[in-house]
Amino acid sequence: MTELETPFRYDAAFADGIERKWQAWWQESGSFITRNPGDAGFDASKPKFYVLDMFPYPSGAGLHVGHPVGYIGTDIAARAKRMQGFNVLHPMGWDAFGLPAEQYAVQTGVHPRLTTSSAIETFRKQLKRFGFSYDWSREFATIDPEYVRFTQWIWLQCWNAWYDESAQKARPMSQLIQQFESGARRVELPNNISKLWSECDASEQRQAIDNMRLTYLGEQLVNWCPKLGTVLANEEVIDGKSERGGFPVMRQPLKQWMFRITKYAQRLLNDLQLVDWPESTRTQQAEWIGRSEGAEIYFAVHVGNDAAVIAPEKLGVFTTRPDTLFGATYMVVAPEHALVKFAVAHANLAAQKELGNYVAASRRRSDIDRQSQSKTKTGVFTGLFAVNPATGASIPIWTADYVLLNYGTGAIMAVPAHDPRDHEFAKAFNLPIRIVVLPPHDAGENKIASASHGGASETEATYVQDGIATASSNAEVSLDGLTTSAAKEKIIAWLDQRSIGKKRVNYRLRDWLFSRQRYWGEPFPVVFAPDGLPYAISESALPVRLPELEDFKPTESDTPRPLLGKAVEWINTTAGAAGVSAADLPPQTPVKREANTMPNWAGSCWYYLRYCDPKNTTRFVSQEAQKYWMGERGVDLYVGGSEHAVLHLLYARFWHKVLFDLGHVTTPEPFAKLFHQGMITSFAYQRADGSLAPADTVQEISDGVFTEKSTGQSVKQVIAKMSKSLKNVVNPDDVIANFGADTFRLYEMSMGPLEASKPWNTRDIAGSFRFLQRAWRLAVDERTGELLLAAKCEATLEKLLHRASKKVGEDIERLAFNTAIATLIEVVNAATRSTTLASADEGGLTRDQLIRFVKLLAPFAPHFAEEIWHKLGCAEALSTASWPTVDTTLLIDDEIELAVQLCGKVKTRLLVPSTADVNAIEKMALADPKVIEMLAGKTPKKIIVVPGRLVNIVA
RNA sequence: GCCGGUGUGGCGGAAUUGGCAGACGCGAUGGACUCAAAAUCCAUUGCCCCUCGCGGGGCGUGAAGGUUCGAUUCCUUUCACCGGCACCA
Repeated sequence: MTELETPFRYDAAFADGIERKWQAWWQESGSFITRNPGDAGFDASKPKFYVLDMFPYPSGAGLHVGHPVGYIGTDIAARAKRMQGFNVLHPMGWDAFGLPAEQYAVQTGVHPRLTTSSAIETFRKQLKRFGFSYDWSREFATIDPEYVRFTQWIWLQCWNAWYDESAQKARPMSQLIQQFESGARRVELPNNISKLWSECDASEQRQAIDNMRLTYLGEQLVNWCPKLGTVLANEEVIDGKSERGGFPVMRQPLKQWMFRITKYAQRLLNDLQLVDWPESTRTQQAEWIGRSEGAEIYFAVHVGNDAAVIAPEKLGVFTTRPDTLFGATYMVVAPEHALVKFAVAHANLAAQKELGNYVAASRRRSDIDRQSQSKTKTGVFTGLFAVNPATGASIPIWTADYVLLNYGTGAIMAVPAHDPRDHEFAKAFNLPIRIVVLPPHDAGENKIASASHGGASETEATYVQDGIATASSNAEVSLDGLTTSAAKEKIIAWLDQRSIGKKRVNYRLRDWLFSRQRYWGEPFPVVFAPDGLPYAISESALPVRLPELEDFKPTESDTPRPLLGKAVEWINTTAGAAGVSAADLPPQTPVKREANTMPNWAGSCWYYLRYCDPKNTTRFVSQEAQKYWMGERGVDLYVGGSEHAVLHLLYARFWHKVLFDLGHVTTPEPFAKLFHQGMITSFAYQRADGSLAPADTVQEISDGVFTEKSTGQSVKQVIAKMSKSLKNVVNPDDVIANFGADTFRLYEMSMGPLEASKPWNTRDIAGSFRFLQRAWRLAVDERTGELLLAAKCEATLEKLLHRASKKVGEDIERLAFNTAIATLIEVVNAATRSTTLASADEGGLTRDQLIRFVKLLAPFAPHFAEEIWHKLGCAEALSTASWPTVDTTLLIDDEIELAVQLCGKVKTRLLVPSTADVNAIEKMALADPKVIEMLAGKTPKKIIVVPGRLVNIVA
């Protein structure tokens, strides 16, 4: 038939027509506008379902085919839940602060605001073309002044809060001041000075409070990237290079805003048990937090052989193996450790020079150098000695950069016999090695005796596992013969009793560095008075807006300088103009604004809360809206990439917990269920030498055999990331133009499991397109556009449709969209076959069946479904229709086919009534002629009947 | 190095709790329709062997073992690939 004869054929142009029609209709009729409690039309009787995508950072390049994978998944869940009677919150917005727009501004001078808003336009337009059922009325961007206002407000909440160790939660600062004023808590000042509040002067009181805030100014060795002109978080530095751009990163001391996230380490770890998250993500977070149990031990320090010159403070170390204390033959401190300064002060000129050089070199060294030399240990003897409290021996103290300042105490006791790094260092510098743990099977009497004599012998390999302590006794305590865990306990008790050590839990998690020297981020709501102290800007003066800049070039320098330093007039203001409360500073006080800005993470830490109540101008979210949408456990389904397993998800959990402690949110965790969609990869073609050939230079000469066009050399099809150079990047706009959005949605969802990474194969899209075309022809006459409905209900089809209802519902619940779609295809194929096999007006789906089919299809191909739904005479939106119910009686067959196995191999099949019990099935199986033939007179030893599945006869 | 994951036809994948391996799609082959082609519909399609054919047999889920009446699924060893962490004491 020609096109003229089939004007209602479901082709790309037709799909485009209906898709745009229904998208416009949904928008006009507000189909997906979600009502909050208290709104007119809100139905309080329905349960809530909050399904959220990780919002995108809109880049100038627009969407790529990987973006929609998660969005289609959440849209299917949202649409199904709506039909299943839930109030569904399904929002979308923009993570709009960030480095790319700023870098573009550096190159072109175009203000990041313009770049960002045009990228948002593009993204919004592209996303709308997919027909996602977002409530667009809740859309916002993190750069919106109203949003920035509350991001700053949350920061002020942290400023005005402290962590109460005894209650294990954050509390408002006013409560700390109360404790101080009442004398219930003393003020702890440096050098172990403790005073009553009333004994402190104003500056001491101020210091006492500042030291307790959840956000504080800390002088940190920061990761300064001279090229980007900014400081980066540890998490943003990979192999000594910036995560973005791959520029070298150096370590510099700098005063930066920090969050006391370490106070939450244990809770962030514990509460991973509350959430339904992928195991790998929970493991990654747990490892990032890195809890380890051990002891802190203090060593007295003296200079050289002169025991008269004693260091003022003991040297504290953290160890997970206090049981090896007797084997500690030397100490190592980080080059930045305070003790090194003490050593320099007491060293002779030559030693001073050597130490100074080493410290300077390791400070200059970027992490990348440390990486490349990770196998070779370097270090310098400090001239100091420590007294091993267990053995009484004086052991040398070295400094080396394999000890990190910001883990534990920045110092270690080295046990070269039982730690590979210490061992390597000891070998390099010829330091003594003393064995104090034996493997359990070697720990016979003789071995212990000999080891305790020759305990200082050198070993080639280190024994790091648990074992039996040996050569570990002094006049007061003996660990000999104890297992590692018992030895740990005993030595800690001994140390504790003598006040030279105690049990300690340590975390790898560091406090969160929150300052960036960028322009395109949220300004901090804080100013500095002439005395250098920070003062918060009052809530009523928020948001603090960014000043306009014309030149966005970062100041490339070896010393950190914030970009906003260029806005001289903005920086220099008065307390009153900046909005500092007159109670804190007189309004005329000249102040400097904080020139650093917040990192990109700030906006993504709480956007899921803002969606609950995005237009609120008085609060970041109303208590009522937050309570309703977050419910008992938070967002019901959160879908996004696994690249956010640690950073975003840990930071957001931290902010949420602070807000929880302060009573602003009611769930301990933000995201109940998390799901990571897989990456969309592409095919690439590998030559014999391992290099990759661009996709457009390769042809398929026969099934699975590919050659390079120019050379004829055969190449192997492999899976690779999409990249411009391999010519295998797919633009979603092109795919939609050729097949329509419904086909795109179906294709991406049928490629495989949502969580798996899967290669895009344009050739396969035809399958999804043909499915919709076949479904269309099944329901609609291509010539007239009239519905084609069967008069009679065919029993087998009806049964199949019921099973499909059950299966599709279950599959959507577990996000197994690929198998749900396969089930829908089976229905259409069976119905199509029934029409071609039957005579003209028989076969196919009845009106009632078509209604149910369209409902099942609606979450996947919503425009297609809506079109047929309205052809069926339904005036309301399909999204308001109820999900088909499953008639369980139709799920049961009268007769079931069982496989009959002989010794586990399928030999034949057997039809049995579904009501037959195990005995009856056994009898029927044995009476089967085929079985009699196979048994050939032998008596079966054993017969296993699995009802509904199979019979296994063991002869 | 440590932690986590994956491995099934020519390709993407299915098998949800130890129970008929290969659902569904792509590709391929044959047929119907057509002057022809496209589209569509029908059929076949894991590999190997025997058979003119009907039909029958064997092998098969990265590899090697094990547990079990029965293993893609559980256990041990091992290989390959992917992701994360990486001098954290």
